[in-house]
Amino acid sequence: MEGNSGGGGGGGGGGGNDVELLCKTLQVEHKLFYFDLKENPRGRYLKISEKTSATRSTIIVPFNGISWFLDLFNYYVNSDDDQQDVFSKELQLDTKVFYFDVGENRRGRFLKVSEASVSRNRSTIIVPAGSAQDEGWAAFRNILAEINEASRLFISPNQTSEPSERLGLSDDVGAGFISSHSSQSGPTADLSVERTIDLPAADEVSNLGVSKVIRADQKRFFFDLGSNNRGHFLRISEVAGSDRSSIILPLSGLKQFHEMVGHFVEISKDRLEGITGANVRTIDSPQR
DNA sequence: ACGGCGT
Repeated sequence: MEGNSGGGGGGGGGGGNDVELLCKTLQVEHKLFYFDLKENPRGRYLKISEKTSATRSTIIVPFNGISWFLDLFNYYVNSDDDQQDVFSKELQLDTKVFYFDVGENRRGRFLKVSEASVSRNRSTIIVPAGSAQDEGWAAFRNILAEINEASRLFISPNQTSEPSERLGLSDDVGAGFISSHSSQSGPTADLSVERTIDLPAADEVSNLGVSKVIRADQKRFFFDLGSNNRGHFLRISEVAGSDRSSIILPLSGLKQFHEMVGHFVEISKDRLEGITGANVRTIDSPQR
């Protein structure tokens, strides 16, 4: 197995064991913003860094504050370009306070986001509004929205306080996969989906705790979300007997993959109806 | 290409 590939993955990073769940970059004018959704034993957080040729500034957003950031950026995106009626905002998260202020100089309008905490010096990022339609803010908002959505896909091994709720998300994924091309109310009639939550030991950093398996004929297919220093992927492993082979699907291709499978489900409907239940076994046979 | 903030 790949074992502890996490050791060499991101090159460490001074933070310690923090795992990168999601990384995005956004360029606005000449600034580069890095969004890193990370996780450590204390929980998840979003690190937003502003990078210019000479300057680097970072704020740390607690995980439960991402949606608030999204709301606030929406507020400034939707505000009128006349800045008279745009207000400063404060957002308290845990022990931190974030200040949102709109300013303007000869370079244009900008949104200043400052993080004030008890222990650290204040840190600030400044987001240009952009040329028109507040496109810089809107792009920033869109990244936040993507992160907010994507973060719901991942089960945090360290945030299992409400496991049933987390598992419900897995149900959404499984049901949607089938139901988008089938009107059957019971998508698991032919293939039963079993959830396995095997919390990996510290050595398998890439496994984020999302794992499912289906069985067809004598084969089992394991679906695992993972990530490495090149991003996020879905690993689909086919296991038959003692043989195992995998494909690694970058999440950027997941939707196309879904559509492609749906296409073949559609054109194979006749055959599927003919063999329903014959070649497909459920993984959890009733014990009788 | 910028550079805003505040010490």
